[in-house]
Amino acid sequence: MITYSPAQAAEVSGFSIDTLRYYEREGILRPIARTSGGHRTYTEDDLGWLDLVHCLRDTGMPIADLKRYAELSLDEATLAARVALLEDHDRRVQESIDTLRGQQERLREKIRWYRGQGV
Amino acid sequence: MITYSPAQAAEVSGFSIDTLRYYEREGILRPIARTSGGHRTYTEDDLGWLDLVHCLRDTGMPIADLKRYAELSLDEATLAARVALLEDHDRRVQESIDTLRGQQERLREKIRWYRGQGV
DNA sequence: GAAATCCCTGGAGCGCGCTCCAGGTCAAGG
DNA sequence: CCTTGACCTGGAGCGCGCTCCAGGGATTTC
Repeated sequence: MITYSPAQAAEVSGFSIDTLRYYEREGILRPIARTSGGHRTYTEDDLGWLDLVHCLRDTGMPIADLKRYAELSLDEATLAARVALLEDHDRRVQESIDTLRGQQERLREKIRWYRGQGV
Repeated sequence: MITYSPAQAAEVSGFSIDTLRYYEREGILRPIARTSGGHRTYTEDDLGWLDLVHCLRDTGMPIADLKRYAELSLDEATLAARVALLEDHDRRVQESIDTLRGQQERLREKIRWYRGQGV
């Protein structure tokens, strides 16, 4: 089975080693397997999960929600709850996109106004 | 001339009174006029500026950049620099919208995947 | 003119999400 | 082996953007 050292996991996931440890402490990652000497070895599954975590963080999901989602993922019987959580999040993402686009339009109006002033 | 008390300015602008004071301290607002007793009286111009500040904050402009933009605005000869700043910001806003949309698509794929699992 | 609000200042505190550090242990190359 | 570099833990620190507080003065309302 392919595994990854902390440095490799950081490289692949795009999170720093410190952040990976932080996420594990926070319960966002389930406990990572260790070598006999205590060094972490990340599996491909771990990296897959980290990929989703990256998606959720990039879209502004707070750490606390991510933790809740991670906890739900430990229990097979929570599929519906997980989907609900993701759909709520999707709605919030849509709202921020909408806000961003609306405000961007205002920003561009301002720029056009400057242009009209002979800039 | 119409003026606004701190509470009214907060109400209209959507910023808290504390935030208004903070922005003034930081130089994001030019010094607000005062009554003889030292109470602030916001003008319509102040509120117009706050409206732009809100737009820029909503689109993620950091306080430091906002401050720089405010400083430029004190000098009439900086129109070009101000436009450049806004256009840089517009590009960053566009990037975040793009990232958000891309990640939202991944999120929705994940939701569809759950749906395929019979949720 | 007294009571009830509102506002003032300077500075401390906070919530979030990491990030860094000291003081050590482990692992891989020569 | 021995060196070198990666990794470990627990906990402190940080940058951002506010937010709150004490102790006091100003304003409005009746």
